[in-house]
Amino acid sequence: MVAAVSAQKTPMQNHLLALLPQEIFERIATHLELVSMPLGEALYEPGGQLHYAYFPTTSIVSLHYVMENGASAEIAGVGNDGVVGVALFMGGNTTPSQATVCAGGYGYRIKARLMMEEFNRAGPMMRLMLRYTQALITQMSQTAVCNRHHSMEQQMCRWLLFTLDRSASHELVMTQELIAGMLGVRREGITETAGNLQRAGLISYRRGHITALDRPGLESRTCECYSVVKKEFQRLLSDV
Amino acid sequence: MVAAVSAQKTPMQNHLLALLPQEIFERIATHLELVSMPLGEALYEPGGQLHYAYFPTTSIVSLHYVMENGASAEIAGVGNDGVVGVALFMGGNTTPSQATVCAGGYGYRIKARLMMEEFNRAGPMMRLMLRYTQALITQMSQTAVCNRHHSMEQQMCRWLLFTLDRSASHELVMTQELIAGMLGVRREGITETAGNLQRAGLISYRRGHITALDRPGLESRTCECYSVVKKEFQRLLSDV
DNA sequence: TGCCGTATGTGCGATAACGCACATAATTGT
DNA sequence: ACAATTATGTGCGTTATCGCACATACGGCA
Repeated sequence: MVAAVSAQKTPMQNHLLALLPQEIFERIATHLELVSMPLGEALYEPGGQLHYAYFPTTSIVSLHYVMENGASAEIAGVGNDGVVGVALFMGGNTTPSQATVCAGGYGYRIKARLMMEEFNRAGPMMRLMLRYTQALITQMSQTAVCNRHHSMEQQMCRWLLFTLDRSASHELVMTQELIAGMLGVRREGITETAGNLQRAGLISYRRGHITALDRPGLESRTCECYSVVKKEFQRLLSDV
Repeated sequence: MVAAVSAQKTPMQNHLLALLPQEIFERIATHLELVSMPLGEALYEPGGQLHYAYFPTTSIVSLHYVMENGASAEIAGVGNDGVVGVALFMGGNTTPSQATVCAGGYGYRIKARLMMEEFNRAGPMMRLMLRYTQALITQMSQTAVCNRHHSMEQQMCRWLLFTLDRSASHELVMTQELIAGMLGVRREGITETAGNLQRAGLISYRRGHITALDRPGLESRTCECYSVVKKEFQRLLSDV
């Protein structure tokens, strides 16, 4: 049984890898290493060199910035729809932000040098990575706008929806404390908002778990930011 | 006299163009068209196709998102240190955000097709544009973080400092209303904050003009976001 | 089964920024 | 010189979120 589950794991679970032309996918696949990505693992630290690019399959990674006073805020999330480490091929090879796993799971990684070799062919891999980076830019932009103008409830709904999109099930294994850290708000604020959403029948939760009961309801309570980003990902990253 | 000033205009005033190897600069220069970029001009609308890439010299451009309800927020600014229209070479050729001139001046533009031709050589131009895009990503990220955690005064100081950096003089031609729009806050809030900064001797202003009197003072009142972004621009975009 | 660390619930007062309604002052154009 | 327009100043009640101090309750593990 364990072996059977294990056999289901494939790099194709990552949408970006799945979009590569077969020839390139096969060339790359040899170098893709399946890795477990447990909750809390740091994929890179601020200012640290990137040794790998990561393609999450069942895990979700948060790109965030930690301030001098310890407060933090998420800049963007990356799941099976993306790749962690765009600074690798954009140049500079590091960023002031950091990447940590916020939902444990699996993913594939490839050595920085091998990734660069394929990128530098200036073919489909490069074009795909650049389009993804453009989608990431939209996500970051919308995070900035959302942080400025929208309520905590709207932001929490947005965050839940994105995280659910990157998740196989309707249940997220996630504490309120962690969500608060991502959104850069107080834990108590999340407790209150989650209570409201549960009373409204949109979610249900127990210690460390959140289950979505009514996705359309969540969508109606979030801001336009969710659909703006979602549509942009579809536009930029549908195969053609 | 007018002719003499006009003769001083050169694409080299844009730091990115100045970083290009001479051979490429010369190839490009033929296609660079000097354009006046008056306050308020829209370089592109959300969802609209990009027909040119713009390299500001004395103008400053704001990338911002306008929400359904009309509220807006700046995502990043671009001056003589950058280029407007990265979506051109990243793929997709449009964005949900828009670009408008927030400080009138001049710049050079190049037709999208010609820009792509040079980019697609996958040489120094491509590498420079990607490094710039990485710097832009840092700026956007930090905007998101700053919007979340920092006070209006910190944010206004940050904005003034960036704008001064992209400006030849210590005086900005700029209304408080415009600054409020950039930061996505109330105009009255800017009036109050500007009053505080003036009383503290850091700036002085009159109807439509702001003069910086004490840069170190402004730097001491802003948040870490200013220096994080500034250092990242230096790291990524100093010639080597 | 019971204990203990961790997660969640709740109730304050404090505060920064908001929304609105104006008053005043500086330019522009005639 | 004057009116019209645009920019800035000010006051005041409202609100969302914060910061802190706890109370409570779940659930893994001895």
